[in-house]
Amino acid sequence: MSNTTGCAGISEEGRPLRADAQRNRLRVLEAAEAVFASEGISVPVDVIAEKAGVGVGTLYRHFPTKEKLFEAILVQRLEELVADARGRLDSDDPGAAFFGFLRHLVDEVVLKRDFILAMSGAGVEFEVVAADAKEDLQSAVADLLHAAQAAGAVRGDVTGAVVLSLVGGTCMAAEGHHQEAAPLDLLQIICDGLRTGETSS
Amino acid sequence: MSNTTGCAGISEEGRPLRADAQRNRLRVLEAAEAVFASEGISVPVDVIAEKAGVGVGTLYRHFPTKEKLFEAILVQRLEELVADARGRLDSDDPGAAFFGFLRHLVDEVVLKRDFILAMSGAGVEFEVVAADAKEDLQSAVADLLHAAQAAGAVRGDVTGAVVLSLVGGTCMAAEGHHQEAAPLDLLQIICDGLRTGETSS
DNA sequence: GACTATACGGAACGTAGGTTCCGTTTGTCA
DNA sequence: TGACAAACGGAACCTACGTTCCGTATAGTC
Repeated sequence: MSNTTGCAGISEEGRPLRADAQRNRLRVLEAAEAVFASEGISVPVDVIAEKAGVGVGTLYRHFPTKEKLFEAILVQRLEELVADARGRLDSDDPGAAFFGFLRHLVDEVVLKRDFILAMSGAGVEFEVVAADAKEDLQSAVADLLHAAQAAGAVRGDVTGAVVLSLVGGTCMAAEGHHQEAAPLDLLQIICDGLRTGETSS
Repeated sequence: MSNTTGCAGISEEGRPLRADAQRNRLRVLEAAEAVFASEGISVPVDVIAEKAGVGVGTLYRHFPTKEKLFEAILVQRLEELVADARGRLDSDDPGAAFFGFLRHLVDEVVLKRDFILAMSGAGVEFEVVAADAKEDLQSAVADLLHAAQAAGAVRGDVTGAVVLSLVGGTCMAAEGHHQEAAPLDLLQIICDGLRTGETSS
C-alpha cells in the first residue's frame, strides 16, 4: 500500500521528480531486480549501481538503504503474486486453482532466487519488513486454500502458513541442490501430500 | 574418512599434540558446535574463541580457517546421521525405518540450525566441501529408501536426492517462519506425499 | 541564455569480521 | 630444574561493503 516503489514520478515529499531522476530511479530498480534475482541479496550495491549505469550516490539518493531497495522490489513481487492468486479465486475448480497457484509460485520463486531467501530470513542480517505485502499474500493463499478444502480437493488439517512454508522450503531446497532435484518434482510430492485424506500414522 | 576432526591427539603431520593443545582443540570444537548450532554460521570467530576460553590465535592454530572448523563439525554430524541411518537398515519394517529416520533427521537439523544451511549452500559464501560425508549420507538414505520402496511403503518414483531436498527444505522453512509452522507438521505432509501411489495429475 | 534547485558521480569514511604476527607462557624431556 | 620446542593470546592488519559527503553537471524555468 504505502508507495514504497514510489509510483515513479513523485518524490517522498510530493515534489515531482526531475526527468533524469525518474529515469535513474527506474534503472536502479530494474538493475537491482535482475541482480538480486541472479546473485542473491548479498551482492554489493556497487554492482547494482554499475549495472544500472549510475553512481552509488545516485542509488542512495533514491533508496535510503540497500535494504529499502530490496524491500521495494520485494513488495512489487509480492503484489504481483497476490494479484495472481486473487485472479484464481473465482475459478470453478478450486482445487486446480489452488495447485495451479502453487506451481506458479514455485516457478516465480525459483526464477528470482532472492526473495524466498528474504522471506524466510535466511540472509540472517536482512529482517525486511514488507509485512503488509506478506500478510496480503498469506491471506490470498488462505482464501485459495479454504476454497480448495471446501471443494474437498485438499485435506482439512493444513493452514495457509503450512502451505507457504512447504512451498518456501521447496524453493530453498531446489536452490541449493542445483540440478539434483527439480523444484517441480518436489512440489509434486508436496501436492500429493496435501491431497491425501487426513494424517496417517 | 579423512581425519578432519583430527581424532584429537595427533597433529596434521603426525606429531603428537601437547596436552594443553589437545584440550584446547576439543574446547574449540565444542564451543563451535554449540555456537554454530544456536547462532548460525555467521557468528564471528571471536565469539567461538571466547566461548571456548581461548584466543583467536589458538583457534587458528587448530583450524586454518573458519570454514575448515565448520567443516570439521559438519562432517562429525553427518557421520552420526549416517550411523543412525545404517542402524535402521536391518529393521523388519523398512517403511517405519525410513520414515523414522526422516523424523530423526528433521529433529536433528532443527536443533542444529547451522548445518542444513551449509548443506544447501544458503550461506552463499560457504562452499564447504564435506563431499565425502555428504555422499555417505546420500547413499545411506538411498538404501533406506530403496528398502522402503521394495516393501511398498514408499512410492517408486522418488530418488534419494528428492527425499533429502524435501527434508532439507522443510527444515529451512521451519527455520524461517519460526512458530508459524512446526517442522514436524510439514514433515507429516511430505511423508504422506511420499506414501501415496504414483503421481496424480 | 542565465539562474537555481535538483540530481549526479565516485572518492572517502566507518565498521565488521577473517586472518596473521609476534612477544609471552607452558608442557615436556633430560 | 633448566632448556627449548610447542602453544598461547590478542593486538594489529587487511579486505569488503554499506553509507556519506561534496564538488560538479544539468533539467526546468523566466
